[in-house]
Amino acid sequence: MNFYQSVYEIVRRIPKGRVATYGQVAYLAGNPRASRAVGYALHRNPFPGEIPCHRVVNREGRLAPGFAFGGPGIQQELLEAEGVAVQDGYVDLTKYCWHPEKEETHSDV
DNA sequence: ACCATGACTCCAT
DNA sequence: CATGGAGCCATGG
Repeated sequence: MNFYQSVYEIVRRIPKGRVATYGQVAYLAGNPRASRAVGYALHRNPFPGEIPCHRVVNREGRLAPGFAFGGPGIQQELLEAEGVAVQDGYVDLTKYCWHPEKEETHSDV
């Protein structure tokens, strides 16, 4: 379960107006290839309010397929509410890709 | 330990 | 672009 815990803490650290990919979280969790397990972790233990699952997207910046932690489209609305431009379920990773090592020192949005 | 599942990712058709 | 198959990993029965 340590893996899940790592995932939760990492996702929790994602700054507002930013998004991280499953691969990114998996990598930080200790397994760059556990992207699948990452998604599984969030699905099984999505601590509401503590883990911004909506900031976690797949490698293309694509949101979850239809459903997610609340309902279809919710993720997109949440991201837009944070300043993340979402298009057809896609976010601009070139702009919103989270940099865990930089720790966001200018999170303005 | 084995089998089945899944918010993933890659490749082929 | 849609669908199917395979590989990857962690969890649960």
